Amino acid sequence: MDKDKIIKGSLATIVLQLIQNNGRMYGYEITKAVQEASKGKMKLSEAALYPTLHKLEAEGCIETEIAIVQGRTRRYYKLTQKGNQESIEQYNKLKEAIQSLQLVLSFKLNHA
Amino acid sequence: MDKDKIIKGSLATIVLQLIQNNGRMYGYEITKAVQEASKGKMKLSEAALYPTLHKLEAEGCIETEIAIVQGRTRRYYKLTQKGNQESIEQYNKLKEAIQSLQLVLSFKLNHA
DNA sequence: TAAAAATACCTAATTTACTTAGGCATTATT
DNA sequence: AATAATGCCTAAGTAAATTAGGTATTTTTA
Repeated sequence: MDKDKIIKGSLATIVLQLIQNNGRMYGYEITKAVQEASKGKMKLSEAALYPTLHKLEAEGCIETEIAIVQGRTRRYYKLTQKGNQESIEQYNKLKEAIQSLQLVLSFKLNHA
Repeated sequence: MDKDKIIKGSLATIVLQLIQNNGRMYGYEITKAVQEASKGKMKLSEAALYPTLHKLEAEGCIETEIAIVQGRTRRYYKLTQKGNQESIEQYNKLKEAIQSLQLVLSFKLNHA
Protein backbone atom coordinates (compact mmCIF):
# COMPACT_ATOMS: atom_id res chain seq x y z
CA MET A 1 0.00 0.00 0.00
CA ASP A 2 3.06 2.09 0.40
CA LYS A 3 4.97 3.81 -2.29
CA ASP A 4 8.05 2.39 -0.63
CA LYS A 5 6.59 -0.95 0.33
CA ILE A 6 7.55 -0.56 3.91
CA ILE A 7 4.61 -1.23 6.12
CA LYS A 8 2.54 -4.16 5.02
CA GLY A 9 -0.07 -6.25 6.64
CA SER A 10 -1.96 -3.43 8.34
CA LEU A 11 -4.32 -2.55 5.53
CA ALA A 12 -7.39 -4.14 7.11
CA THR A 13 -6.62 -2.39 10.38
CA ILE A 14 -6.29 0.95 8.63
CA VAL A 15 -9.55 0.48 6.78
CA LEU A 16 -11.47 -0.50 9.91
CA GLN A 17 -10.03 2.42 11.83
CA LEU A 18 -10.83 4.93 9.08
CA ILE A 19 -14.41 3.75 8.84
CA GLN A 20 -14.76 3.86 12.59
CA ASN A 21 -13.40 7.38 12.79
CA ASN A 22 -15.73 8.63 10.10
CA GLY A 23 -18.94 6.70 10.56
CA ARG A 24 -19.14 5.50 6.99
CA MET A 25 -16.90 5.70 3.95
CA TYR A 26 -16.79 4.47 0.38
CA GLY A 27 -13.82 2.92 -1.39
CA TYR A 28 -12.65 5.78 -3.50
CA GLU A 29 -12.96 8.07 -0.52
CA ILE A 30 -10.74 5.80 1.54
CA THR A 31 -7.95 5.92 -1.02
CA LYS A 32 -8.12 9.72 -1.03
CA ALA A 33 -8.24 9.88 2.76
CA VAL A 34 -5.03 7.85 3.04
CA GLN A 35 -3.33 10.11 0.55
CA GLU A 36 -4.50 13.27 2.24
CA ALA A 37 -3.80 12.13 5.79
CA SER A 38 -0.26 11.08 4.91
CA LYS A 39 0.37 14.20 2.85
CA GLY A 40 0.90 12.10 -0.24
CA LYS A 41 3.46 9.82 1.33
CA MET A 42 1.19 6.83 1.25
CA LYS A 43 -0.81 5.77 -1.73
CA LEU A 44 -3.42 3.10 -1.26
CA SER A 45 -4.15 1.38 -4.55
CA GLU A 46 -7.70 0.40 -5.35
CA ALA A 47 -6.45 -3.03 -6.33
CA ALA A 48 -5.32 -3.49 -2.75
CA LEU A 49 -8.32 -1.82 -1.18
CA TYR A 50 -11.33 -3.44 -2.85
CA PRO A 51 -10.39 -7.05 -2.14
CA THR A 52 -9.77 -6.00 1.47
CA LEU A 53 -13.20 -4.40 1.72
CA HIS A 54 -14.83 -7.48 0.24
CA LYS A 55 -12.99 -9.70 2.66
CA LEU A 56 -14.00 -7.58 5.63
CA GLU A 57 -17.57 -7.70 4.44
CA ALA A 58 -17.45 -11.48 4.00
CA GLU A 59 -16.14 -11.73 7.56
CA GLY A 60 -19.04 -9.67 8.79
CA CYS A 61 -16.95 -6.73 9.96
CA ILE A 62 -18.49 -4.17 7.64
CA GLU A 63 -21.76 -3.82 5.78
CA THR A 64 -22.71 -1.81 2.74
CA GLU A 65 -25.23 0.68 1.62
CA ILE A 66 -25.43 1.97 -1.92
CA ALA A 67 -25.94 5.61 -2.80
CA ILE A 68 -26.19 7.32 -6.14
CA VAL A 69 -24.59 10.72 -6.18
CA GLN A 70 -24.53 12.82 -9.31
CA GLY A 71 -25.04 9.85 -11.53
CA ARG A 72 -22.31 7.77 -9.96
CA THR A 73 -22.72 4.79 -7.70
CA ARG A 74 -21.10 4.86 -4.30
CA ARG A 75 -20.86 1.85 -2.05
CA TYR A 76 -20.70 3.07 1.52
CA TYR A 77 -19.34 0.84 4.25
CA LYS A 78 -19.93 1.05 7.95
CA LEU A 79 -18.81 -1.15 10.82
CA THR A 80 -20.92 -3.93 12.22
CA GLN A 81 -20.78 -4.70 15.92
CA LYS A 82 -18.15 -7.31 15.23
CA GLY A 83 -16.26 -4.84 13.06
CA ASN A 84 -16.31 -2.36 15.89
CA GLN A 85 -14.70 -4.84 18.25
CA GLU A 86 -12.22 -5.97 15.62
CA SER A 87 -11.28 -2.40 14.87
CA ILE A 88 -10.45 -1.65 18.48
CA GLU A 89 -8.55 -4.90 18.97
CA GLN A 90 -6.52 -4.60 15.82
CA TYR A 91 -5.77 -0.97 16.47
CA ASN A 92 -4.40 -1.76 19.92
CA LYS A 93 -2.30 -4.59 18.59
CA LEU A 94 -0.91 -2.39 15.87
CA LYS A 95 0.01 0.29 18.39
CA GLU A 96 1.77 -2.32 20.51
CA ALA A 97 3.55 -3.70 17.47
CA ILE A 98 4.81 -0.26 16.55
CA GLN A 99 6.21 0.20 20.03
CA SER A 100 7.89 -3.20 19.91
CA LEU A 101 9.30 -2.38 16.52
CA GLN A 102 10.79 0.83 17.84
CA LEU A 103 12.35 -1.00 20.76
CA VAL A 104 13.89 -3.54 18.42
CA LEU A 105 15.23 -0.87 16.10
CA SER A 106 17.13 0.77 18.93
CA PHE A 107 18.30 -2.39 20.64
CA LYS A 108 21.93 -2.77 21.67
CA LEU A 109 23.58 -5.82 23.12
CA ASN A 110 25.03 -5.52 26.62
CA HIS A 111 28.56 -6.10 25.53
CA ALA A 112 28.55 -4.36 22.18
CA MET B 1 7.89 -12.16 11.99
CA ASP B 2 5.28 -11.18 14.42
CA LYS B 3 3.26 -13.42 16.62
CA ASP B 4 0.28 -11.41 15.49
CA LYS B 5 1.33 -10.89 11.90
CA ILE B 6 0.90 -7.19 12.12
CA ILE B 7 3.96 -5.47 10.81
CA LYS B 8 5.40 -7.10 7.75
CA GLY B 9 7.87 -6.06 5.19
CA SER B 10 10.37 -4.46 7.54
CA LEU B 11 12.44 -7.50 8.34
CA ALA B 12 15.41 -6.53 6.19
CA THR B 13 15.36 -3.05 7.71
CA ILE B 14 15.32 -4.49 11.21
CA VAL B 15 18.20 -6.82 10.46
CA LEU B 16 20.33 -4.09 8.93
CA GLN B 17 19.63 -1.77 11.82
CA LEU B 18 20.42 -4.40 14.46
CA ILE B 19 23.72 -5.25 12.81
CA GLN B 20 24.56 -1.58 12.49
CA ASN B 21 23.81 -0.94 16.14
CA ASN B 22 25.94 -3.83 17.28
CA GLY B 23 28.85 -3.98 14.89
CA ARG B 24 28.37 -7.61 14.04
CA MET B 25 25.81 -10.28 14.83
CA TYR B 26 25.04 -13.88 13.98
CA GLY B 27 21.67 -15.31 13.05
CA TYR B 28 20.66 -17.00 16.22
CA GLU B 29 21.72 -13.94 18.15
CA ILE B 30 19.46 -11.76 16.04
CA THR B 31 16.43 -13.89 16.82
CA LYS B 32 17.17 -13.63 20.53
CA ALA B 33 17.79 -9.90 20.31
CA VAL B 34 14.40 -9.30 18.73
CA GLN B 35 12.73 -11.35 21.44
CA GLU B 36 14.59 -9.60 24.23
CA ALA B 37 14.21 -6.09 22.86
CA SER B 38 10.46 -6.52 22.40
CA LYS B 39 10.04 -8.25 25.75
CA GLY B 40 8.78 -11.37 24.06
CA LYS B 41 6.15 -9.60 22.02
CA MET B 42 7.91 -10.23 18.77
CA LYS B 43 9.31 -13.53 17.72
CA LEU B 44 11.53 -13.65 14.68
CA SER B 45 11.56 -17.15 13.23
CA GLU B 46 14.78 -18.54 11.85
CA ALA B 47 12.88 -19.59 8.74
CA ALA B 48 12.19 -15.94 8.08
CA LEU B 49 15.59 -14.68 9.14
CA TYR B 50 18.07 -16.88 7.28
CA PRO B 51 16.68 -16.31 3.81
CA THR B 52 16.70 -12.59 4.56
CA LEU B 53 20.34 -12.72 5.63
CA HIS B 54 21.25 -14.64 2.49
CA LYS B 55 19.42 -12.17 0.33
CA LEU B 56 21.14 -9.21 2.00
CA GLU B 57 24.48 -10.91 1.49
CA ALA B 58 23.71 -11.62 -2.18
CA GLU B 59 22.87 -7.93 -2.56
CA GLY B 60 26.20 -6.97 -1.07
CA CYS B 61 24.75 -5.31 2.01
CA ILE B 62 26.34 -7.62 4.55
CA GLU B 63 29.36 -9.89 4.60
CA THR B 64 30.20 -12.87 6.73
CA GLU B 65 32.91 -14.14 8.95
CA ILE B 66 32.82 -17.58 10.53
CA ALA B 67 33.78 -18.21 14.14
CA ILE B 68 33.85 -21.44 16.12
CA VAL B 69 32.79 -20.97 19.70
CA GLN B 70 32.62 -23.91 22.06
CA GLY B 71 32.41 -26.42 19.28
CA ARG B 72 29.63 -24.62 17.46
CA THR B 73 29.87 -22.65 14.25
CA ARG B 74 28.70 -19.08 14.22
CA ARG B 75 28.31 -17.05 11.08
CA TYR B 76 28.82 -13.42 11.95
CA TYR B 77 27.49 -10.71 9.69
CA LYS B 78 28.61 -7.13 9.44
CA LEU B 79 27.55 -4.29 7.16
CA THR B 80 29.38 -3.43 3.99
CA GLN B 81 29.62 0.18 2.90
CA LYS B 82 26.55 -0.32 0.77
CA GLY B 83 24.81 -2.00 3.68
CA ASN B 84 25.59 0.97 5.85
CA GLN B 85 23.94 3.33 3.40
CA GLU B 86 21.00 1.02 2.90
CA SER B 87 20.53 0.70 6.62
CA ILE B 88 20.33 4.43 7.13
CA GLU B 89 18.05 4.96 4.16
CA GLN B 90 15.66 2.17 5.04
CA TYR B 91 15.58 3.18 8.65
CA ASN B 92 14.61 6.73 7.76
CA LYS B 93 11.93 5.53 5.38
CA LEU B 94 10.54 3.22 8.01
CA LYS B 95 10.40 6.04 10.55
CA GLU B 96 8.58 8.20 8.03
CA ALA B 97 6.21 5.38 7.20
CA ILE B 98 5.36 4.90 10.86
CA GLN B 99 4.56 8.58 11.18
CA SER B 100 2.38 8.48 8.07
CA LEU B 101 0.64 5.42 9.40
CA GLN B 102 -0.16 7.19 12.64
CA LEU B 103 -1.54 10.17 10.76
CA VAL B 104 -3.76 7.92 8.69
CA LEU B 105 -5.01 6.03 11.73
CA SER B 106 -6.23 9.23 13.32
CA PHE B 107 -7.60 10.86 10.19
CA LYS B 108 -11.04 12.41 10.19
CA LEU B 109 -12.90 13.86 7.26
CA ASN B 110 -13.78 17.55 7.41
CA HIS B 111 -17.49 16.98 7.38
CA ALA B 112 -17.69 13.81 9.44
C1' DT C 1 -16.54 20.71 -28.27
C1' DA C 2 -13.40 17.16 -28.05
C1' DA C 3 -9.97 15.18 -25.18
C1' DA C 4 -8.33 14.36 -20.79
C1' DA C 5 -8.83 13.94 -15.98
C1' DA C 6 -11.39 12.77 -12.09
C1' DT C 7 -14.76 9.93 -9.87
C1' DA C 8 -16.23 5.24 -8.83
C1' DC C 9 -16.45 0.48 -9.07
C1' DC C 10 -13.90 -3.94 -10.07
C1' DT C 11 -10.80 -8.50 -11.28
C1' DA C 12 -6.97 -11.71 -12.77
C1' DA C 13 -2.24 -12.97 -12.75
C1' DT C 14 1.96 -12.48 -10.72
C1' DT C 15 5.24 -11.59 -7.13
C1' DT C 16 6.97 -11.17 -2.51
C1' DA C 17 7.44 -12.17 2.07
C1' DC C 18 6.29 -14.76 5.36
C1' DT C 19 4.64 -19.26 7.95
C1' DT C 20 4.53 -24.08 8.63
C1' DA C 21 7.13 -27.83 9.07
C1' DG C 22 10.60 -29.88 9.05
C1' DG C 23 16.28 -31.43 9.07
C1' DC C 24 21.10 -31.65 10.98
C1' DA C 25 24.76 -31.25 14.52
C1' DT C 26 26.84 -29.94 18.93
C1' DT C 27 26.76 -28.61 23.86
C1' DA C 28 24.37 -27.75 28.23
C1' DT C 29 20.96 -28.95 31.41
C1' DT C 30 17.83 -31.89 33.97
C1' DA D 1 20.05 -40.74 29.35
C1' DA D 2 16.82 -37.58 27.65
C1' DT D 3 15.66 -32.97 26.76
C1' DA D 4 16.60 -28.28 25.92
C1' DA D 5 19.42 -24.90 24.07
C1' DT D 6 22.56 -23.33 20.62
C1' DG D 7 23.42 -22.79 15.77
C1' DC D 8 22.92 -23.48 10.97
C1' DC D 9 19.61 -24.45 7.15
C1' DT D 10 15.66 -25.53 3.24
C1' DA D 11 11.19 -26.66 0.87
C1' DA D 12 6.33 -26.17 0.29
C1' DG D 13 2.45 -23.59 1.07
C1' DT D 14 -0.06 -19.26 1.99
C1' DA D 15 -1.48 -14.50 2.41
C1' DA D 16 -1.24 -9.93 0.99
C1' DA D 17 0.25 -7.02 -1.84
C1' DT D 18 1.58 -5.22 -6.90
C1' DT D 19 1.09 -4.97 -11.78
C1' DA D 20 -1.89 -4.40 -15.24
C1' DG D 21 -5.58 -4.12 -16.78
C1' DG D 22 -11.35 -3.21 -17.50
C1' DT D 23 -15.92 -0.45 -17.36
C1' DA D 24 -18.81 3.67 -16.85
C1' DT D 25 -20.06 8.39 -15.69
C1' DT D 26 -19.08 13.30 -14.84
C1' DT D 27 -16.10 17.23 -14.69
C1' DT D 28 -12.46 19.95 -16.29
C1' DT D 29 -9.22 21.67 -19.60
C1' DA D 30 -7.37 22.83 -23.98
